[in-house]
Amino acid sequence: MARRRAKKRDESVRANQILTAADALFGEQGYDAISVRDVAEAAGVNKALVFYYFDNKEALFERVMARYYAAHEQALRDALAEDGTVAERLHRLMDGYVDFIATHQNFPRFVQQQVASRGPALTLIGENLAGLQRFIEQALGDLVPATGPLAARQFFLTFSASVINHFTYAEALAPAWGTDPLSAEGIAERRAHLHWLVDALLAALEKA
Amino acid sequence: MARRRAKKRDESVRANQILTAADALFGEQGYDAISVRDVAEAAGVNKALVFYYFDNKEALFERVMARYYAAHEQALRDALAEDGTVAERLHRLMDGYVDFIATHQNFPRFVQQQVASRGPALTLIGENLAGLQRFIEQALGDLVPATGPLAARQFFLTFSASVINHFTYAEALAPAWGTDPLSAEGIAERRAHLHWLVDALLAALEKA
DNA sequence: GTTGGGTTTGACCGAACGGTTAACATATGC
DNA sequence: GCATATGTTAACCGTTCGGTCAAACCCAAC
Repeated sequence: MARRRAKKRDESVRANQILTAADALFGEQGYDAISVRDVAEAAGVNKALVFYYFDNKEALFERVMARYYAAHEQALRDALAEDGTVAERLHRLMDGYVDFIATHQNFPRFVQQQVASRGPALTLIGENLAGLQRFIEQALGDLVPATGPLAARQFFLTFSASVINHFTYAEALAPAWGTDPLSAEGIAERRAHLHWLVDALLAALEKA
Repeated sequence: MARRRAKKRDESVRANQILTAADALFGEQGYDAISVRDVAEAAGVNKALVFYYFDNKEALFERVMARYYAAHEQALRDALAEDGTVAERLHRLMDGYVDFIATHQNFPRFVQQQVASRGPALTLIGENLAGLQRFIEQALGDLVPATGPLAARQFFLTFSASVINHFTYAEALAPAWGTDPLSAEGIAERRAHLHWLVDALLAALEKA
């Protein structure tokens, strides 16, 4: 009974209203550009209620991020669950990453915001990236050396950047491209490019 | 004489003190996280003087960005001036881009900040990216189709992301990597990876 | 029908924000 | 040496910020 009440506070309708509003606003304009008043107003809730459910603005933001990390890790784990050839595993990994980001487009925005402005979530992001890197290292196996320009970490950076920036730079690129990079066709084209990229790099690796 | 005085205001020692301080602070913590007071204090100048030399905070930021764009365009133009094989041209372009960003590390931070938070400089950045894309299209020539997953714009995004994110994510990656990505060795390793990347992709393109 | 605990609110707080102003300093031209 | 334009300052302005608080509200349990 006591436990049920304690849980209630976390899962309450209000708390989720606030989290959803905060997610949308922070994602759109950035943490610093959004006030707690903005969040409360968008959530249709009194400002004091935000502080009733969350310790402060920063804790609210961390809770917004936390929702993504659980889903993020699960998505990647699923993508690498079954085995197969290196190419198959990497294709699945890229697909899983694209899918995850495509359905959670605010997530990479948060990451870039934090990284570019040295936000408080930077260490958390670092740990998350390290985990992601381990997936790539695992998938590449002993196909690449431990250090140097062909090290797994270099491929990780190239791959993750190629996925993430498609979404984060989409709005800036849209005018130059004819089509919208975030449309279904735009994402499909990018996905096909990423698959080709993986195959091309694997071919080059095997030749050496 | 009148012109000399008008120019003086732009090139004054004070104005440059303020611009340099604003550059460092905005780059470190982001536009919204820095107050005009912070800038004035770091520049060793009275806050009102900032408004004497610049219309407002946003205009100050735009002037900080403007200093980069001139240098940026020149650096790329130089990198593509001489001709040669496609591989040579792309290597030079990558080197030029890496060099420019390595010596102006705040620049990609500004870009990511603006892009991730839909800042006012977004359209300016879009035009800049479009120009950069044209360089890649020019270098790739008729090696790639006009549309689809192997279109020049896809390669542009992959290349630029692979360069930019090395610098913007360096701080988050440093713990997972043994070395510091921003050290001379770290940058050299990335540069070597990028060269290998270009060669691998060109080899795959020519095979098709 | 009243008590009591979780929930919600409006009113309030000090601090910091971007920006202004009027006075003061300094150099320049005559 | 005086007038004039430029450079610099401290003090101040209204507004918004993150955060607090006591009172009101709601509703289930007795």
